[in-house]
Amino acid sequence: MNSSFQAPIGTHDVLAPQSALWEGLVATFAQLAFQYGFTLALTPMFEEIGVFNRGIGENSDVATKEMYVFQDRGDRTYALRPEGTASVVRAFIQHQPTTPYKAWYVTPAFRYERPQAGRYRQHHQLGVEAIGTDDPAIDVEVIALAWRFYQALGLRRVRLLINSMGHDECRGRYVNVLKGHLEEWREQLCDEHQKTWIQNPLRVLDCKRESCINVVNDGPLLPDFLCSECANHFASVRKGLAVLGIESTLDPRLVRGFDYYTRTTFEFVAEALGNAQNAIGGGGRYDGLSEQLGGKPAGGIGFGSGIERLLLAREAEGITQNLINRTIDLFVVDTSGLDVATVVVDELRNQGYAVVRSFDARSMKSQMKLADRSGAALALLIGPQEAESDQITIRDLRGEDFERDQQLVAREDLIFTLRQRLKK
RNA sequence: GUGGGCGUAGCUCAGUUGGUUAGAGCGCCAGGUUGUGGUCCUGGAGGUCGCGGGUUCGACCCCCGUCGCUCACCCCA
Repeated sequence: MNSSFQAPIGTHDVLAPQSALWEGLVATFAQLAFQYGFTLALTPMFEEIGVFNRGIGENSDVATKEMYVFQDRGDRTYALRPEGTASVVRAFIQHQPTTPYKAWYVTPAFRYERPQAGRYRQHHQLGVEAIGTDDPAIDVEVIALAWRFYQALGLRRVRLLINSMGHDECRGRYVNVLKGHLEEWREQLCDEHQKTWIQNPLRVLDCKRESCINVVNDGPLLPDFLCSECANHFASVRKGLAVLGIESTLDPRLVRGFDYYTRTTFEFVAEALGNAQNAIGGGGRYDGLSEQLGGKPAGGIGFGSGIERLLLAREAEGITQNLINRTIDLFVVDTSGLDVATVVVDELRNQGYAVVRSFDARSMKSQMKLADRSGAALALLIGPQEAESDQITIRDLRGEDFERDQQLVAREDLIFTLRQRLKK
């Protein structure tokens, strides 16, 4: 153990029974995404580095210090994907599917940073992207999908924060005024932002230090700088959400970590997660991204959600309900040592049953223990006697009166009997 | 990148002022009826006490380093 390998820093193996939660979560999302008209997009886990840092911004933390960058043997510079959107947009540009192109994905994402609760070097995100339409109705659809997904997971204490960044011009005007304000009060900013406010003034907005918060609080607010078109768009989105009964809270200081966001931006916060890592999902519109990546102009919007954080949030809310059934139906106990068991197991699986057996010719007692622990409803016993007479003993593992509930059936009647007993 | 806490069996942890073969519970394996599970009883396997160095007659225990885990800051999912 001491000299053996272990998973790299900030990564985790997900094994049973935890992994069943993942299966359920992904299956739930896949079904929902399908219902909303999204199709699955599988894109590479690494891309030319420009795909990522052009969109998310050369100055962003993710691009400057958190990206996993490497050279391959052909001297190309690649990066492991730090987020989901850029790859899908790159694929959109490359293949030019008909618009609106609506895709969902589930993928690992990599960020080189010190791990802590709810933050890892490899985490997993699922999300959607809708590219090629500016209609605020699609914004509503994307946000609604996320909302319904959280509900399906059983989450009840989720808050939706929303804001609009406007398009380039609105944002530009705002940033100018904001810069002026920050310059005036720069001495009041926290140490960190006294140095960086010029490069990335928007970052100061979500600084959590009191000094910066005070400065920002008397500062200009983004929504006040929206042009009429952007303001209308934003109003439509909010109205659409309201019509669906989805409550959103305007957070004029909400600016997300990636530079590509325009107009609608939003974040879902799990209130049950008290710590700083309580954002379980977020996203927004990225109307300039396609062009930044060399494509034609195409507006788009998407959201991504962290699987690990969703599971943490569920745990924090005390939700234990399984999203998928992973209990097996039958355990075949074989002490005959003949091929009968192998054939029976195969037949049952072909019939659609989940069937497990033991190996290494263990004793009957030992196999019964395994059968019990397997969670199976019934054990099928095949010993020398059954093999000889072409019969099988069906034993109930869950009934209360387990001493007696045992039934000997002819092999040819097995499936028929199981159908009735398992009702499937 | 910075700071705090922690590293003893698969898991959760004991381990007395440094003293000889390092313990418990759970789990695992086997047996208690040579065809039968949940309880019970008995036995067993399993640890270079994270790693390296130092102090000492002697280190799981003290010191230094290192690696890892964890939590927090920053930022994000």
